[in-house]
Amino acid sequence: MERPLDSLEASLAELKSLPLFADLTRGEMNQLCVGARACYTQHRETIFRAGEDAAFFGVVLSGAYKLTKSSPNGEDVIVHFAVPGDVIAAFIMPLPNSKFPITATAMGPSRFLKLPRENFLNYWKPCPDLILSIQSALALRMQQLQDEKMMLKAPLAKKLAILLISLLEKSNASDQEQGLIPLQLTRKEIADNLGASVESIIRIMSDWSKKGVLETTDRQIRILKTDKLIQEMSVE
Amino acid sequence: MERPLDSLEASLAELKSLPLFADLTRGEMNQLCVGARACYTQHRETIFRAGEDAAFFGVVLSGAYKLTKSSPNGEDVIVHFAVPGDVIAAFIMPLPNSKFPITATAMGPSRFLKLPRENFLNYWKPCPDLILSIQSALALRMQQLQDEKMMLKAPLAKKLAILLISLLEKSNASDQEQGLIPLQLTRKEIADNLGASVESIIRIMSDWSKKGVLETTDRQIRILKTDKLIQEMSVE
DNA sequence: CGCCTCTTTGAGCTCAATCAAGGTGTGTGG
DNA sequence: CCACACACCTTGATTGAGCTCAAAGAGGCG
Repeated sequence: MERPLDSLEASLAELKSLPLFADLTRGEMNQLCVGARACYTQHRETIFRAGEDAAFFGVVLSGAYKLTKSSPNGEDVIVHFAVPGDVIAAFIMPLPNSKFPITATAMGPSRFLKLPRENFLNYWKPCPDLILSIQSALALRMQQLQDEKMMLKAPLAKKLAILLISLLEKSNASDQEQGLIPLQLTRKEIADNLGASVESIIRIMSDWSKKGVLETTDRQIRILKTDKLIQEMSVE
Repeated sequence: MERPLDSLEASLAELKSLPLFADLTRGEMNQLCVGARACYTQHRETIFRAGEDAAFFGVVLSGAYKLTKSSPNGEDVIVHFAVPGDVIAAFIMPLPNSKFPITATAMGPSRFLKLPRENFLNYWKPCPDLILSIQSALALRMQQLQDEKMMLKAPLAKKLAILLISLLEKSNASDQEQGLIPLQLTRKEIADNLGASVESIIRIMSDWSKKGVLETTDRQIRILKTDKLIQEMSVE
């Protein structure tokens, strides 16, 4: 699950290519990433669980992770889909003796750069620009949550359309061109993210499939008629 | 609406009493608050509207503000109830040419300390501890949003119980003792916060009134049987 | 006094949940 | 290699929580 340092070199190079770290020098990077570990996870493997001591944070390198929370009565809710470049759990590093509030589970084989909590407090904290970049990311995620809350009363089809479009926007340019959603998603996962039941999601999506709005091959969703979806979003 | 500097002295003293600023010296405080204005708002008056240029941020001094977002179809959703000590809009200061994503409206006469955006970028940013305190506040608010999302499938009565209890926890000790919720809330506002309809909220609350769980006098809600509500929360 | 905001109650309807049942593909242990 | 479990997908029938609509009373205010 955790690989030796030789692969770390490559991982750091990957980090360098992220906008978050673009402005940093090699030396600064090394400092920030002291004690880092590249972490390889299989499908459905977790990197941490809700309630565990938050001893580290990190960055998604490849693949994807779902961040989930389970309600007292066993319902699982997906709070966020983390894609490459996303910083995870950095927000709770400043909180005293914090626990992870969520569980992070790999969706397909994925890689994660794991950084010790001390790094954040000792090396990341004194970099105002870095911290504010992270804060910006947090602010965006928060705005997304707020937007979702705003859509609370919208019909399920609309919520689903919004979700798909916003996921599509995370694709790289060429995939986006082809309407490919950059995530392997099960209907259950979509349902868990929208707070809906699997059946309802299936009904809406198979309806769209029949109408040629989208198609699914092995959990890979391709949107064929983006305009139809956008239209769906503005209905009522 | 905006008062001269003489009242500023008093406002700064109020700030000093907040945990966020407890560790700062007098001089630091003055620096951070250069150009600040104490801002007095009437009931239903806004301090800023969604879409306006985010030229300032600030701290709630007294009263309360509701932070709202309106969906394309005219639905208003209350994203957060801001109470004294809450920092507003600091999160979006680092974002380049940002607009306010929400509207802040006074609930009853309230006061707000308005700080120019430049202060954040010039004076607040270089203070790691201060920035991280703000980030912690942001993280908590985010966790609250996540918790709400988790409760998406819960029955409305449960969501309402959770809201009331969490608001009650914001009271000062003596008010909490008496079950007083530190906010003047209309049923509509509760509905807008939970994404429900006014009628549904009324039905649940008048039911609870009849059972003696709570009572309302002129928008002031008093919880009589906290245990009943907590019980309500755990009902599937 | 008319206007506005807020509250209340009742009736009917609808969207999406639940329940039930069956189908497919994949991994796994006997 | 088979069977069995498990995760996922699908469809239909039924149900109910909460929405909408409608109508009306109760302050507060210019």
